[in-house]
Amino acid sequence: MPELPEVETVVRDLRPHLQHAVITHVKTSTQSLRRTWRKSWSKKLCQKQIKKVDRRGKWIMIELQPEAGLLVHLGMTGQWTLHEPHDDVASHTHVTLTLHSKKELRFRDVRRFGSFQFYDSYLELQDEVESKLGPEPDHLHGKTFHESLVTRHRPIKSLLLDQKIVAGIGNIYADESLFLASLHPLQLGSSLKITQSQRLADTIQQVIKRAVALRGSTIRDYVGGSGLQGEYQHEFTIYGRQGETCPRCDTLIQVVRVAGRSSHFCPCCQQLQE
DNA sequence: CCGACGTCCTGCTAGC
DNA sequence: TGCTAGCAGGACGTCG
Repeated sequence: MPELPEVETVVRDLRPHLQHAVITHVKTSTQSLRRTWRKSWSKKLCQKQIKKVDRRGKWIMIELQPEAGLLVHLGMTGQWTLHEPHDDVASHTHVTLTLHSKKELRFRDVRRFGSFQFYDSYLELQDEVESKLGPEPDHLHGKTFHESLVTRHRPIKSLLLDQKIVAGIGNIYADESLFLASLHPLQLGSSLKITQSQRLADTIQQVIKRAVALRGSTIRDYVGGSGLQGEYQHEFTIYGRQGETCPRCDTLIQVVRVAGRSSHFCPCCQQLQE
């Protein structure tokens, strides 16, 4: 489940291979992804050079020359890896971009929650992405973050998953951050004290930084752009540990459903406050 | 305007 | 042993 650290890893892995590469051929499967791939996109992509590969939140932004852009989301199970033409094509490969080097950039996505969107203008792509997202965890500012939490009458877990509050957090890193900040997932944003918001901002930054350093978390399908797995799953303190005991106080870890997502927490370290 | 919830999708697994 | 219901969750549309 690619969240910010996983998407960042994919981008870092692919960037040196994609920068300056020219797309010579595009092949797509008949099955549709979250957005349907328009035939015209394939034609427009051909003979374009990749100028830049960037990430914002969980979105991958590709700037092309002559001017155009390709926006990619990995969804739940999206994998984007580079292959030699003779490599076996894995099942659920939906998009293949052939580069002038003959290498193939293949997008595989079992559950097809991933999406592509082509833009004739890169500026338009950037505007679209910015309109969906709040600040990167790196740029979280305690006071502004607190303001965006305290004005919402929603559980903090739901707020962390909201890409407009902070970009790039998903279920894993939300649970890990809340545990380290000693906040119950159902705690209402409106009830937070400034010190709690600041502490949460700090833990989010720590968690994301460490996870990026370890190339993200592999728990099911995720692989980086080089095909390597992540390693952060070995450092999970709370996520996926239902039935085990809290690493801090030995209390049994519990799961509660918040915003339709299973939320792991320690009932002793993360007590619900008024 | 805001928040809650359903929808998409496939593969794995818990439980009968 | 074999079947199936339920779960995994990112973004977005819809509804109250």
